[in-house]
Amino acid sequence: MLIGELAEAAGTSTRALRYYETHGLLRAGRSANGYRVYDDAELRVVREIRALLGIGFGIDDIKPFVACLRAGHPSGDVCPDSVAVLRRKIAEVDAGIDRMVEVRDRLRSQLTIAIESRETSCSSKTC
Amino acid sequence: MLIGELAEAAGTSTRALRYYETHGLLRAGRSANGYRVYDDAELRVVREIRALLGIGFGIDDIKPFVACLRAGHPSGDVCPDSVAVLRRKIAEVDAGIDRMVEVRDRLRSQLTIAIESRETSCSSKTC
DNA sequence: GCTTGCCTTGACGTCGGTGGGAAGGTCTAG
DNA sequence: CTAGACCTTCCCACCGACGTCAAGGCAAGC
Repeated sequence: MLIGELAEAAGTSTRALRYYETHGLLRAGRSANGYRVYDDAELRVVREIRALLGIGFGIDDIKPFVACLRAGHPSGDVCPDSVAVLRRKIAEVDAGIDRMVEVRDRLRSQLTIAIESRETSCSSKTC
Repeated sequence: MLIGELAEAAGTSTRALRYYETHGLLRAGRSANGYRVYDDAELRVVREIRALLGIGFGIDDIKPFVACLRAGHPSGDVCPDSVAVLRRKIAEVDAGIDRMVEVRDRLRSQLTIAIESRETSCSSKTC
């Protein structure tokens, strides 16, 4: 499988695949003319990478999952390192949610105050 | 007031103040030697900018609030444009929260599955 | 041989809010 | 006179996951 074929099969770009390779996520052999040649199993790897990226994982977070797949496990989630990353990510997302809720509440109260002061101060003024 | 004084009073850097100016948020006169000279009212403006930046607003989002302050309102929130931005931001944050909650729940179920399959498949294997 | 379409590496642009530093002018105190 | 503490403009670096050329090699059909 060449890089263009893998890219299309995985629904991404050749640029992204080369990027993953330079960051140690993808592996490719080389044909006589220097083209990258991919094993069929790499399609799974690319799908795992993109799924995790889509959730908000960074490249380094994804490495344990890829390693887990390469170790022969049907899912990248089951290895201890992957589980550790999952736990950490859940905590991060929880913290992010807390921050955003706090911001939202602050914005809401600010909006309420703004509307109230408009009603009281603008009823007879140009506002 | 010179830029260093304003920076210290507002708890930020001169670098940031120049950045705000190039993006149309801050106004400064110039003294004979070319130094920026700030009106006392600019301190309020800088505080408004930094408060909104801290909440996650972008430079463009902040412009209506600054304009509102300059129009003489005691708060930057009360003008129609500011209120519109507030509403939009609240919606954005709400959407962000929804996405993160979804991600968190997906991660949680993935974690549960991973732990379960480890328990069943690793009890007698090297895992 | 020529075109078309793959592939290669390499390097720069993106977005936003700065940090850092260069190279230089200015003001004040000792 | 000089030191140092301001100020000025300008430009590079950063983070992350790529997009987008550029310049060129290789394969296949006509």
